[in-house]
Amino acid sequence: MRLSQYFMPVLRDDPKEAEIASHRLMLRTGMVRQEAAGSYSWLPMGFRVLKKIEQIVREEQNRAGALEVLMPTLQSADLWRKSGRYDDYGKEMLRIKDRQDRDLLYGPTNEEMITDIFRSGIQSYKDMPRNLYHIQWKFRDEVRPRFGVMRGREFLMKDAYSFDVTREAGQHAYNKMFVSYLKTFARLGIKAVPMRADTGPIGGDDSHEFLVLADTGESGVFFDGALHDLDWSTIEIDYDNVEAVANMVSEYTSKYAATDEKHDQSEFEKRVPEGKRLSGRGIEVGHIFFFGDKYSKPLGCEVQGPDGKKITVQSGSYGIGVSRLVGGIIEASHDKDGIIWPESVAPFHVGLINLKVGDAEADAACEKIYKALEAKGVEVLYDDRNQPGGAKFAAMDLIGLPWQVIIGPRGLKDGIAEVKNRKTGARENVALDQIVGRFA
RNA sequence: CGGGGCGUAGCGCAGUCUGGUAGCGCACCUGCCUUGGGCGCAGGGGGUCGCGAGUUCGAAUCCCGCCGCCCCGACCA
Repeated sequence: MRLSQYFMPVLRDDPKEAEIASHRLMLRTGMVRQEAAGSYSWLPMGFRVLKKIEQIVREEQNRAGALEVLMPTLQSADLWRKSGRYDDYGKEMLRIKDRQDRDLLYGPTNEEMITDIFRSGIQSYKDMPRNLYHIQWKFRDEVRPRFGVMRGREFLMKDAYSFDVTREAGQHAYNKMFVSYLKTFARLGIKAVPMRADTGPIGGDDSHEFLVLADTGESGVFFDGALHDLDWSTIEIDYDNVEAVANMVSEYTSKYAATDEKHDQSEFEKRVPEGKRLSGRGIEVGHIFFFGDKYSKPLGCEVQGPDGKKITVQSGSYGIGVSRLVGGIIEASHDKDGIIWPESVAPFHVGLINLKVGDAEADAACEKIYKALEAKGVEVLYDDRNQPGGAKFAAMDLIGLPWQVIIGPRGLKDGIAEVKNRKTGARENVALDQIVGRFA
């Protein structure tokens, strides 16, 4: 993409309403635009990141055996009346009437609907287990939306729902999602620590939150430094191996880790040696629940078992805040100059800077490399605007692409360009004809 | 929902107390110059001052009502 033809409204000053880094940087880099309290338009740069995160989440859900569906944003109130949550959910649920005066709502979550879909789609225990998920916009009318996309009212969420015959099978479904979350967050370039969580109003038997460590997190967290020492990046697992999956879950859950609501200082001190006691703040980016029959019972979600008798299914639900992750990743990965994108979610892989637009030699060298990178499928953002070098460096650091290729008269004399790593700041001179090979 | 604050050009702000018909920086447009860390010179465009109703000869400014947004707290996938 040529920057001269892109839509990336970069702001030079910090917008006054943005207090925290991710919100400030997302607005400054033109990733999003606020439309109302807690509601954002996603502009090209932000949308690319959102889609990359979504795709990684999707791939890991699929790998763990979940099946993708898509449910509508608007739901009928009837389903919610049946589960008893229509009145319980309160003002956070956006209620709407259609022209026939029927009660609708903009879905804040989908337990009711998916349970109904599942029930009507299967008849026998032989059709289980199943795990269905979708990645869809939700709306929760938050009392106080804030922090940009981190606590918006409209947000993109992956929610999965498992259905099993027995409690043990349901536990395995829960464990599979647990492990898939570890893999997902590792691929996203962040460390999200699983912590035992309150089941809250959603209820249920077992629950874990996954929190990204960041100073601006909304929850205080206390955990065993040994969790940091585990290698998260290379998790290999056979999801059908019940024991292996369970072992991995217990490896991560045996260490002390708790949010401030669940924190027990004396237990913390008893279980974790002093030098390993870590505390800080975290952003919740995932939350998994095992329900048992809490939802399936009132909704009459039953199947016929081998003995001909009805069995109430065991269910769980598993959420990842996709749009929140955009902010969460920035919170965990930025410096004073701007964003530092992990390679897996960066909007572009390489930023190509032409330091002397209009100079025949510089233009030709940049064009050649730009076209070659594009031909190789390398995502490259070419800053071909006629602006002074300083402005280009500042902008490229701000948007935080992992690599910068800097081409100007000084290096061209010797047939070289500079390759800069945004994260480490390391610079390296590379021969022009070697550049493409570095990234392709 | 309690407390506090803000709304004037795309962004950041001054002007409001003390009423006189709107200004600064950046950005933008034209031309020249320049090009290795937000460059320089000259010229130029852009605002129903959040909305409505009042007071007044005259309202960004005073009065009344409303709307929107932000921050702290309570709450929260």
